[in-house]
Amino acid sequence: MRLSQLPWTTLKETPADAEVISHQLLLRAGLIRRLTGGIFTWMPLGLRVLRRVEQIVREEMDRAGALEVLMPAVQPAELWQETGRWDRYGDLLLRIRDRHERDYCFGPTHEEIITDLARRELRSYRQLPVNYYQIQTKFRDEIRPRFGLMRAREFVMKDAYSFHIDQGSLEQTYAAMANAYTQIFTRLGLKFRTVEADSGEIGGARSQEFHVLAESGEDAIAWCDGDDFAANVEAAPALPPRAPRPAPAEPMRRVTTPGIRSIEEVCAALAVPPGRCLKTLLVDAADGGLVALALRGDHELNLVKAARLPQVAQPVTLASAERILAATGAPPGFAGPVGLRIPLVADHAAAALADFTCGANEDGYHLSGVNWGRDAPEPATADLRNVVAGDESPHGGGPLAIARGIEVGHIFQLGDKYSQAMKATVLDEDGKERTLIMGCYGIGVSRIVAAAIEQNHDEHGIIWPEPMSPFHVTLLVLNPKNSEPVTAAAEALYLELHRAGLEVLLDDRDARPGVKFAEADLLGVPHRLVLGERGLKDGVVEYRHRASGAEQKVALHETATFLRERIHSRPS
RNA sequence: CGGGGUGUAGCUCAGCUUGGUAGAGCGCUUGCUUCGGGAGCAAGAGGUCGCAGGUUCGAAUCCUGUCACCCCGACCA
Repeated sequence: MRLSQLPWTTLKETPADAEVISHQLLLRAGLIRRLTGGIFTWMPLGLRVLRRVEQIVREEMDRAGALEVLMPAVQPAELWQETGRWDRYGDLLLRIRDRHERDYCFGPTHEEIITDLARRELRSYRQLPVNYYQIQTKFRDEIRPRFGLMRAREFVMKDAYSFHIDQGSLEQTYAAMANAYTQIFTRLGLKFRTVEADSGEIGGARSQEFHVLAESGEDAIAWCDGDDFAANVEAAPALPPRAPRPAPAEPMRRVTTPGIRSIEEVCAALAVPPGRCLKTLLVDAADGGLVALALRGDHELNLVKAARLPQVAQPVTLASAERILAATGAPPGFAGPVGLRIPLVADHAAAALADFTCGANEDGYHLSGVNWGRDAPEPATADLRNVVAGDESPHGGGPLAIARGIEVGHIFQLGDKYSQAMKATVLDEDGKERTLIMGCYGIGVSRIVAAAIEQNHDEHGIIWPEPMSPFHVTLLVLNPKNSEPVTAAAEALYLELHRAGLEVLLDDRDARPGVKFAEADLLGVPHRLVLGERGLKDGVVEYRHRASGAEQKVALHETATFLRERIHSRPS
C-alpha cells in the first residue's frame, strides 16, 4: 500500500477524551475514529489489524472443528422472552421497534438465536456434537462506555456455541476450545494467562477466562508459581488462616471516635493497623432484613462470594443509611458485632482475629480489645473476601501473586440452561427426547486490538506484535522528490518485497523525513526500512526493529531474504 | 441512575469573573527557502461560540431550559 494514495491523518496531540493509552494511540495513529459514545469507525489501516486478528481466530476455530455461520444482528423479542432474558437483561439490551410496532433488540450475544437454530436444525444425536461460531458485531448499551475499544458499546466478537448429547461430549469440546484459545493468543503474540472464572450471569458449570496481561487491566487475576493455580480474583478461594486464633489478651474498651467512619480514619485515630480492625458491612438479606458481613479491615468483600450466601439478597446490595441506623442504632461507619441484633457472617480471616477494633453500634464510638466468644458470639464463617498477594494458593504450591489482566476470551460449560428454556432437544439412540447440552465460547476481537496496544507500546507509539501488525514492513523513502534514483530504487524494492509475499507500507509521500519517522513509530509496524540518498550510494537500505530499536544496513538485493528470515507471520 | 465537569476552527485550548465587531498553537491551502527524527518565513481558507428561549441598545460572556460529551461513584461503613 502506498501512503501517497491514502488520506491518513495522525494527531500530534492527544485527544482530550481518551484516557487509556490504547485509545489515545488508536486515535492518534488514525486507526479508528469515534462516531459517538462507545461507537467507532475502523479506518483503513486499523481495519487491517482487526482483519488479521479475525483471520487467526477463524483459522484456529476451523482447525478445532467449529463451523462458521453468520447470525442476524437484529433479533426478535420473542426469543428473548422465551428465556426470560428480555426482562432480566436490563438496560444493557438495546431495544428496537419496527414499523409494525414489533420489538427487537440489537444482539448483545446470541444464545437465544443459536438455540433456536439448533432446535430447528438438530434432530438426532447422530448430528452431534456440533460447534457453530461467528465473527460479528455486537451491541451492549454499557452504563458507561469508556477506554475506547476496551469497553465500547458496539464491538466485534467471535462467539461460538456447541451442542452435545451429554456432559462428557461437552467436556471434550470445551477442552478443545480451551486449547484453540491458547493457540489463538499464542499466535497473536500476546502475553496472556488462562484463569478459572466465575460463570456469572450466563450461568453454567465450569468457565475459564483468557486475560491479556497489562497494568491497565480492569480485572485482577491471582496465580501461583509453585502450582497450576490461576483464577480471576472474583473466583479465587481464600483459605482459612492456618494458625489458631490467639487467646484474648486485652480487655474490651470503648473509645470515642467522633465523626470517624472509614477503616483508614479509625486506624489513624487509634494507631492500629487495618489488619487488627474488623469491618462490618451491612447488606440486604434474603428475608427482607439485614445481614452483617464481617471482614478484616485490610480485606475487601468479594461480591461473587457474598452472593453465594443463602442469607443474602440478590443482587448483593449495601444497606441504606436509614436501615443501618434502624438495625444497629448508629449511622454507617459504627457497626460492629458486639450486641448486634442481626445475623452476622464473618470471613475466615476476620473470625481468626483477637483483640480487634470495631464499631460500637453507637454514634461516635468504637470498641478495642474485642474478642469473639467473649464479647460477641462466635460467628458463622465463610469465605467472603478477595484474595490478596501473599495468600496461600488453594493448590498448596505457595504464595499467590496478583496481576492485572484484560479479559479477551471466556469459555463456559452452559449445560441445559438455554436448551431447556427453549426446548431444544434431539432423539437419542433409544429414540427418546434428550435436552441438548451446550457450551459457549467468546473472544473479544476488537478488544484484543486495544489489549495488544496496552501491552505493547512505548513513548513513541504502538509496537504491534508481528502477527497483528497492519503490515509486515514499512518502507520509508526519504525525499523522493529530490532524487530520481532513490525513487526508482524504492519502487523496485517495493515490488520485489511484494513479490516475496510481504505486505509493505510504502511511505512515498512528499513529506519531511522527521514526519515519516515519527509517524512510522506511531503506527508501530515492527520492521522498518529506510531508503535515502545516503544509503543508496552504498547500495543499502537501513533496517530498524521497532521493538528493540536495533538497526543495521542491508544490501538492497538481500533485503527480501533478510526480512523473510525475520518475519515469521507471513500469510500462508 | 446519583454527583461533578466541559461544550469556542479538523485537533489541543485561551477569551466568559467585569456584556461592546471571535483568538493562539498544531493541522489544512499557496509560494519561497529547507530537507536523516513531527522545519522556517510569508500569504490564505476555515467558527450559526452545542441547541432553543430569555434579559439587554448590544450576549461566546448573564439567566432558564435542553442536548451531547467527559470524569467520579455501584465496598463509605
